[in-house]
Amino acid sequence: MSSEENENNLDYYLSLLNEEQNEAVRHEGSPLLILAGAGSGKTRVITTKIAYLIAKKNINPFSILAVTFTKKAAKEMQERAVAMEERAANAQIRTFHSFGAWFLRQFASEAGIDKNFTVYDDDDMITIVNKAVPGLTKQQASLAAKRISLAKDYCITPDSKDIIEISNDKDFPIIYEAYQTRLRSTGNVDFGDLIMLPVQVLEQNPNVQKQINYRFNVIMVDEYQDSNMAQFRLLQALAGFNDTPADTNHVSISDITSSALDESEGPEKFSILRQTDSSDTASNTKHSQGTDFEQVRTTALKMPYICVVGDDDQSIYKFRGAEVQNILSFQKQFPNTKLIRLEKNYRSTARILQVADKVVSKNESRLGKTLVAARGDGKQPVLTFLDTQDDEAEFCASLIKKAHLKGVPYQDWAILYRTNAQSLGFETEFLHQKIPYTIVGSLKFYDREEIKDILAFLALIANPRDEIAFRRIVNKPARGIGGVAQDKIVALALQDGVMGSLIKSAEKYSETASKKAKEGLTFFTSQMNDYLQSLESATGEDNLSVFVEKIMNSSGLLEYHKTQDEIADTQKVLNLQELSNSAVLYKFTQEGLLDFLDHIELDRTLEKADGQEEADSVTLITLHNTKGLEFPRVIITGLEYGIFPRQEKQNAELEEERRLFYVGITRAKDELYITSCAQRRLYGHIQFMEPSPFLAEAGKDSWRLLGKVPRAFAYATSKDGDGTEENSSQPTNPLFAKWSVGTRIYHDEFGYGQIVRTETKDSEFVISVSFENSGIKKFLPEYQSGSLLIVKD
DNA sequence: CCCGTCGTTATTTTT
DNA sequence: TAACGACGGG
Repeated sequence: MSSEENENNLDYYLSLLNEEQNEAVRHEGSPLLILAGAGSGKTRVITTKIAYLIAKKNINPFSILAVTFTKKAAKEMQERAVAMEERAANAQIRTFHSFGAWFLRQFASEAGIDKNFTVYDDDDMITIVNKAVPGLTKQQASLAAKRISLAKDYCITPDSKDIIEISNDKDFPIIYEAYQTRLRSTGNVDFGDLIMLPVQVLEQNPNVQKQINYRFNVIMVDEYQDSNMAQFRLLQALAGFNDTPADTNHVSISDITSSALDESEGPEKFSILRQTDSSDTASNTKHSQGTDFEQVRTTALKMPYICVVGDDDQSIYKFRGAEVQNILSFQKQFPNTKLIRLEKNYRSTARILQVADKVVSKNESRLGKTLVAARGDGKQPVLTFLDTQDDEAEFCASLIKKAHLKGVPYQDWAILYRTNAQSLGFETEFLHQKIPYTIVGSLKFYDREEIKDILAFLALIANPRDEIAFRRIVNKPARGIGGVAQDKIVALALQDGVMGSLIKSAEKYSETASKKAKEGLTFFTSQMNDYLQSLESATGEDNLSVFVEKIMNSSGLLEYHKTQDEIADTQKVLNLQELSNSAVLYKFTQEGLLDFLDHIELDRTLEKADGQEEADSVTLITLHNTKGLEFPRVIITGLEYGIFPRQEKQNAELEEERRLFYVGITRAKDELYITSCAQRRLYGHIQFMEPSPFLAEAGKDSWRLLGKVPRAFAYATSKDGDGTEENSSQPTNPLFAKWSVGTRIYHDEFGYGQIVRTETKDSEFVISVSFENSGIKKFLPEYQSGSLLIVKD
């Protein structure tokens, strides 16, 4: 296609956009924040914008960087942009982490890592903590690993004073430091490093930053509300907005000569640079935030254009380090930001959106927007109250079955729940009723033992310093090389803090080892050397699955897992086969191997082989996993206080739960069903449940009600018809209220009374109520199913 | 080294 | 309740 055709072609795509979308696509000259409500066509806007910049604005596709959070989103974005404009294939459209990996492969030495690094996952992190700090219990190690991850999400190093924000345990910095040392000795990285190391490299190497700033003229970020601090800083550095400490003696003169300024001395140099810089790009002035920092742009040529897209109402990953603050304060961080709201929703019918809007509007910290339905009213969302979780599963099954008889395919349905454990009841019921289902996300393909084994072989071949991979496979299947021998081999390889080849070290050790260990090691090392050699001499004519097969067969692992399959009735061999299949796409070369490992580590969902279409089935999925998805019919289950929201959630965390509900609701295109049970088996006990306060927040009139309406719901929605109270971010469920002495109470059986005492006994909260006619009674409010109410004046 | 039993513990997890 | 990990006997 000629570029002229492309241009005409693009006019067609532009004509499909609504006014705001169009404005967002065409905007230029200052940072842009697009607040895109659920289903408002944000992907369309980003992709069209990429195509538009290339076709209409002559932007070199190589200079466009678009980052997303999931591989799936990146892939979709790329495909859709390329469909509009072929040259978009040359744009960098990646996940944050794959961008980090790409970056680190180029600047490995600056980052202090091996250029053949592989990425350690969370389990590997725990193993490293264990090795770095012996004597920790498994629990302590995994807690430490979790905190290290979180620290890295915030770019906090072991010696940072901010470390107490992560943990005030005085041992934590020591553990973190030891972990880092151990990790660095392997030459590999963890997930957090994929963001934090590029930030450090960029911030500490003006030359590198200059190079990168020069490379990327346009930077776009999708799902910006889920970015963490580290990602924010990466973005700043990429956009050239980052702060460099005033003590910038590492900034050499040559680094800033491109600014065409005189080489005057002292801090004024920077302020002049800053001034000149900002006057050159009038709209992109960076204001000075602190007294201790000077802003230095190392390239004074031109500011990259930055555009982020997100929805503060869909921020649901705080627990993993995501900072809603990033999107809430974007306009402050990037002055002169243009804000465009996309509020027209093309996905859901109006009645569904109304529920979503009512619920989320209870949140206080939000930028605020109101979704406008582009479609008709549609069906009234159905809220069903059931007795037990078994009834709930049965109800869902019968809904789906009835619809199926009328020709609605199973795949139109999704069952959403808060926790993975909730899937069990549905599985049992569906199995029983022969309803096909697919569970999304619970057991990750690449987390399976057999898969990790083969990947460990590949990782060790790629990087013979990979201690974790080495330990995983050196004695699998068992060949007499126990933990002690492994420690000695690692110690032997570790010279002056630098890890050498573990294979060489294993060879060396085998000379002095016992007979059994010697035999085992000889087998292992000769196999490894054979693999290394065949990789070295590989021409790239074969694909990587040839190599994977070779390893599986000759290492004894296939045999080992075959035996396991027979014993435990598992499908490990089948999974291995699948892994081998997925390697077909990669070349049998060193580069192909690294590529393969990167793709696997950075996308933990198995890529479906072509032609292997998903059968018609119901989707069972956690609410978190639904982001970005849509289904014609959605059932959100377990809307009970304690489950959703979880009991301990308050304030900001409660708001996040509410957003999660919002995300769930807005997945539905045509029909929305909500279920809530009066009792539920939890941890082996039957517990009586209250309806989720979120239900009342939507108002009684939003729902078509089925089943026994619990008193708490009726009460909460009776006040003013729709459960709305002025300036109330407080949940309306009485359970959320403060049970304090003096509060007036109404009880089904005992009538009116007043709280005379509150206490916590055996970690249960107990209240004593003096009733007008029945004397004093004690209650556990937590377990009162709607029979105990606070009387409001 | 493997397997059974007992005890412990129960969110969400794009990468 | 159930699932998983730790531990000890064969």
